[in-house]
Amino acid sequence: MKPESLPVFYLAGPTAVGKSAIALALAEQIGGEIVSVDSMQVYRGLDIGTAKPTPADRARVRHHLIDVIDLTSGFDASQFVRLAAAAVSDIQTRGRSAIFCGGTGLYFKAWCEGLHEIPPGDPQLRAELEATPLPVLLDELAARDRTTFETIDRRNPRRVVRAVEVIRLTGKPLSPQRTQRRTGAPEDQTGAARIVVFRRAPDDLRARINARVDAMFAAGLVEETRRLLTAGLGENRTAMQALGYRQVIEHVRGERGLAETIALVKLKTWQFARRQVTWFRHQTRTRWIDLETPDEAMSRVLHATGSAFGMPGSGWGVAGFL
RNA sequence: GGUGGGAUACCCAAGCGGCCAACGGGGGCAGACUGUAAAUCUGCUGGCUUAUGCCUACACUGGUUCGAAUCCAGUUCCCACCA
Repeated sequence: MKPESLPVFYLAGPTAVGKSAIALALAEQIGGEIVSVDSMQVYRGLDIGTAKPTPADRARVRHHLIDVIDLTSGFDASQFVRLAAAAVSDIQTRGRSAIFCGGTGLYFKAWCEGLHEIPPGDPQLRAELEATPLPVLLDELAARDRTTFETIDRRNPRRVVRAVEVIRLTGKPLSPQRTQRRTGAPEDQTGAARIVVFRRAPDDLRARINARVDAMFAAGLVEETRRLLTAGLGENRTAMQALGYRQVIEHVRGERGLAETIALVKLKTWQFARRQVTWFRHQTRTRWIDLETPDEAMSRVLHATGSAFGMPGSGWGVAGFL
């Protein structure tokens, strides 16, 4: 089979639905490799709190985009797209299928729909803009790019900062730059990407999240965080906001007790899972698969998917075969 | 047993005669999102044939008043101190 015709799979869903286990099983059955779509697993060192695949898992199936950058570096959707493109061609050269699996909606979208030709964030400029009062930034935006000013979420500092940042960096208004698509996003051309999103009943998902968080603390999340803090975690804008680490940092500083922190992490993780579902529900083309409470449901899904993979031309998602 | 403080919507908490279905925060629900996204931001959150309307509501009972979550009396429960 020609590399380009090898199927690519997209598996998504909220944290702790069980997507990784399915991706792993799928990869083994079809001889595929996994491309992690996770904004935090890219960081070296963020292991326990990101539920990173274990060394054993990684020995079973080759994983990409995990541990690719240092704790002291920044990361963004554009870098994800670039690295994912390299990973996919690498995988296909080997005659294998790429299985994208993760929960970062923006990265899925950036990959499937492409990004615009605009410059990356500039740490120094960004710091300056973030220190500027929002009304001042809005004035500048209104003066230099009326269209963006009118369409942007003016109450969200992040959006405003980025818009002004691009305008200053390029010396041009942002709106025209946002009309052109970046080429090179593989799915941009085909438009065929259809993301399979796994979901579970709320009570079920919540129980799984709670169990996972308990397991993380039992596995030494607090110790890992302490270690990472001496390695620069506190200085990393992105990694420091990771669920679990963020709350544990506060705990380590003495702001909160352990039991309370564990409960908080469970809650924040649950809220995050809800946001993920909202994102996939509205922002991407998706097929949904329910994973019910009993374990039999999972194996049923596995069997149903597994039996289809021998089929030629098996396509752009798992769901089509269920 | 005595004295003082307190009981407000799912939780915390403001209000202390009308502008109160009741500030604020949390939680919940819904939503936005194109280079920080496990981030950031928004709306709604007593009930009702969704209305410048009605009903039910601020521990309970009764009272004062044109009018009470707000004042008075009694009751119950909580907390603190004294015995």
